[in-house]
Amino acid sequence: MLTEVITVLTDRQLLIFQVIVDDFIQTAQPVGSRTLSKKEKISFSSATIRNEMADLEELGFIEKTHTSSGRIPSEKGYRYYVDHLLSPQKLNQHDIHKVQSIFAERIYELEKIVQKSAKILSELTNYTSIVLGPAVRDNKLKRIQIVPLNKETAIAIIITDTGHVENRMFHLPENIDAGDLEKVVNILNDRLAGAPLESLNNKLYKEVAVLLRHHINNYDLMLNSIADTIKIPAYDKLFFGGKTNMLSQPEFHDIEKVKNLMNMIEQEKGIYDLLSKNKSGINIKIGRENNNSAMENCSLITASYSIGTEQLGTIAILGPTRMEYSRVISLLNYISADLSAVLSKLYQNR
Amino acid sequence: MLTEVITVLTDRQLLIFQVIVDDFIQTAQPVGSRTLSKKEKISFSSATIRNEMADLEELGFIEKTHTSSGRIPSEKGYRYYVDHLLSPQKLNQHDIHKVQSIFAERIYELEKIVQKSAKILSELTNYTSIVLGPAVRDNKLKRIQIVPLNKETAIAIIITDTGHVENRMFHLPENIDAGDLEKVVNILNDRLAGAPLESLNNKLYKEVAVLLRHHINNYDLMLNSIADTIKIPAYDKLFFGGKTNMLSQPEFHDIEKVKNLMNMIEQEKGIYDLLSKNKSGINIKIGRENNNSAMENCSLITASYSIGTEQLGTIAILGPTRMEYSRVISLLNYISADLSAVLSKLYQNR
DNA sequence: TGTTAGCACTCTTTGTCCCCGAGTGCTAAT
DNA sequence: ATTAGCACTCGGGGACAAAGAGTGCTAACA
Repeated sequence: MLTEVITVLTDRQLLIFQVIVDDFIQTAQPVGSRTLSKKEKISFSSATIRNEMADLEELGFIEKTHTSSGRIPSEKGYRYYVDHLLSPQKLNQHDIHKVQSIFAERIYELEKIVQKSAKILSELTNYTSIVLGPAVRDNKLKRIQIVPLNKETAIAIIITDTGHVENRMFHLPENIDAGDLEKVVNILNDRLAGAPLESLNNKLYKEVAVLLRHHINNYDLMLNSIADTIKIPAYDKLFFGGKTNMLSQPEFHDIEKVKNLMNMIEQEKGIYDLLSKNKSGINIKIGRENNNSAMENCSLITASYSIGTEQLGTIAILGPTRMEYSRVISLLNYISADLSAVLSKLYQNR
Repeated sequence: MLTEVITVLTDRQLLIFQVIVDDFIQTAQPVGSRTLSKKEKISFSSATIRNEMADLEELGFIEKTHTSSGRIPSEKGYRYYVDHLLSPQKLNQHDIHKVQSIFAERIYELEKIVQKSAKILSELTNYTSIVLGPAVRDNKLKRIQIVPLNKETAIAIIITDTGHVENRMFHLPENIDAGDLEKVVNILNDRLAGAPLESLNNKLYKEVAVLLRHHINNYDLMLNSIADTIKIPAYDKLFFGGKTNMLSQPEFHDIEKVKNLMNMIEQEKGIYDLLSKNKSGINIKIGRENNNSAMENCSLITASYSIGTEQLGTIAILGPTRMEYSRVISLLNYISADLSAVLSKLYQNR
């Protein structure tokens, strides 16, 4: 495919195309031949440009909004731009400074760092940022605690090796006393500590059930309560920054579009689907490539952050298809590397 | 003030005013004399109505959008309508059914119930619902746990008598061993269990500090970490339902207004201010009564929920000033009563 | 004296026409 | 191969008119 495209596009077409995309990304206005001919980089007449543009349109890289309008990049055009024409951009001092500020304070909680990353990222880009929090799925159990609140209810608390805490209330079987409960907790910790959360449910029924039976009555009801508590959250947590930034983009002057997009963002399920199926490194999905009608005029750029080779979560920018791809990619690369570094340091010896 | 108004408005003016408000709430269109004269309840001619409307306008209850338009209620008008003309509306079977569904499953977690209430409320009204979660400020400490994650960090967990769990990571002093940590935890629980969260900080430094000194070295660093962990969250948690519902209201076809409102909602601080300064029972703030520029065209109706006489939190509806006050008030009353009942039952013996 | 029919007036909305500007495609000249 | 030139297209904005909804006021009526 790459060779095919290269044989088809001349250098001049490439140049014109690039200038069109760059200009449109900046101004959000269709770009005409006269505007182009005035650019510094371009030394030929508007008529020549018109000819070239007609060819570029025929190839599907640019479109008109109406018969006699200037051109705008098509989705295929953006795809080509992103794949072949993107020159990595250096971050300026101000950007670097702001990113560093995420890690300035000594913070121990992963969630706080992640939340702050989302905030900074949206402030720097004026787009919406989304961070998929660290997966707890393959965390290992550090400790289970059960704290009775009164005769009927107790609260179960799970702590993982990364310091993630989950808790849930449950109903206590009747006639269970503090001693019984302590026994249960001891058994649970003996048997389950160190095991990945994923395997807990299985182990609980296969290994722990037998032991519990020997020590307490009504163990089955109790067991179910605990199993329910232990269940891993279906989705990892999402963090957002600049949810309303999209409202400032000219392509979202139409309330209907805003409603669609906002609804998807609020429901989180859709966002989760968009984010979770990405490979490591930078991923770019343009417009309909996202397979989501609410994303019609949007692009999503994702990057993963990790500890060593273990992918922890995803950090993403949601913007209009007319997005500053180069800048956003640089930023994501930079932040995800920093994030990975800091987290690795924090959890090297977990 | 009440007497003043009663002497000024005739029965007929009252009737006309009420019909204007009711009609405008339904249609969002200015109401003219011809439209009014056709209403069943109204038996006099459009000319008479025009005269009365001129008086009502002079009194400040209604306004024109331009010289020859129909009338819409003014903020003062809504205030009068809400204070004097509201007839409590009975909920229909469908509404009651949906509200009941909040409590259908046996749920133990307060947060889940509250979250679900917000969701149902927004679905029933098509406005935005906001629930200020139960205040943890005056919860009492049930238990403190400290779980070391590795040599350097540990996680402190606080459980309150209502089952609320807070946790925070902190840095361990060097050379502290498991035995020391256990001693610390025992001292903390001995001294602090049962105390209101508010008083913990004080007690920690006044009573516990002395004890810690006898048992472990480096107690001061440890103490600060714990104090930091114990700190009560500045704001109680907010839950939302139907954040995007406002986008469907005709008064929010203007992107600028949407942006203002959404920004305020996202920042939470503003919302918190709006909600927290309300008395128990139903409160209604109309438009500029909210003292918040983003709320220009919005009204906020709040209700409190409680256990016994102790006010726990606030449940609210944010809608356009042109809101179905009667219906919303009935719903809020109904839900807040149910919520109070269920929570009282759940925490009667905490 | 309170009510109402009637009328002149106002203002918004909608549609039409027209013109301007920006841009295109094509042709012919360079 | 490039470009100047020209006819053509389309969207946007202003001017204008007509329609519709509503008002205020006056004069007549019960």
